[in-house]
Amino acid sequence: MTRVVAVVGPTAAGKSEAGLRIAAALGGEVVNADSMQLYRGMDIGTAKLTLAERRGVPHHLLDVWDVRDTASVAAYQALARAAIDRLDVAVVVGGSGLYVRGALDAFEFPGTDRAVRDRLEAELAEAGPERLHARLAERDPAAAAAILPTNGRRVVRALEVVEITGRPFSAQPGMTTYASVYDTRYVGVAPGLATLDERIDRRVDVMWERGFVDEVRALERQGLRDGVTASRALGYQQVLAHLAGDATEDEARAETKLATRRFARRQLKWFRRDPRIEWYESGEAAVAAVATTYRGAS
RNA sequence: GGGCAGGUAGCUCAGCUGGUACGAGCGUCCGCCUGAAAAGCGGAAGGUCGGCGGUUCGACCCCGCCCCUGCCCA
Repeated sequence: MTRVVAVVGPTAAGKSEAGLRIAAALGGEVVNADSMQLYRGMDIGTAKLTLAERRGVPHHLLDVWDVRDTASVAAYQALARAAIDRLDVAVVVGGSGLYVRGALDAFEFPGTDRAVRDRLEAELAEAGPERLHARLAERDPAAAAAILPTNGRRVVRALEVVEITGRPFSAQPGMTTYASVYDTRYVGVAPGLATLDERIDRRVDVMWERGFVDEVRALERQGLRDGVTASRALGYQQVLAHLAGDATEDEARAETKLATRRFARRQLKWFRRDPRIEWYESGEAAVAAVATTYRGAS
């Protein structure tokens, strides 16, 4: 079985560099678990390591989706498992909590049906979430109880699953069951909030220096605005608004910093609940801990 | 020196010519999350309403003085 080291944590904590060094130390390869780095062309804004920065360590699952594609955890799960299974040591690096779990944990995603989904989404847009929630309450009371009536998106998905599987959405194993399908070690990188906020601000400024606005402009020509997922990515969303004349460039930059801080806190909350994660204040500390342990072990 | 506008939650502001601050957005903190997850949804904590004095049974909203900010005139 593949041995896995998962490097998780909030954005701008230093995961990519840490993952790279861990992979180098263990003779493994990196598998991306960042939902936005899966998009081709979204480089500067996602702080994707350049080829040179990867220093010869192979990286998998970067640049696999077109910006017009809608992201999908289930699709990612299949790709990730295939990539991991081919390796002896996989270093799974990313801050997309659900993606990490999809890749490594015993998650099974019920299918999806474009027609059903489209119909439900049309109904949501037209009638609002309450009506759909009421219907969910009849077909799957447990799911309805767990999903707030105002959360249209989740209500739609629950109804979709009930419709196409004929079984309740709530029959899924709980999110609180933590069991990896691999021999996995979970390493979290999380500097203190003050430090993290500084790193975020700096990262956003560097993005701008590197030509982020031009990157978004180029992607806009490639259909970024039509991408349901990619167009909402941090930074990209704000710059698109600026390019549309809804904000100044400075406002877009400031808003990107703010939104990124917000996101980092949400990531922290997500990962905090996972009892398997060993936390480190910095990427260096995480690298040191992992390298030492494995050197001693082998 | 004079005139005008304004000083209400950490920030930006709303607030029936007076009756317990009804606040909103943002931030902060906390929570949820199984095919959009850098997305989506929810909860909580924050205010001596610039200061002092007065009018009134009662003032954030009325009066006086003072302080601060911005603009205009000198």
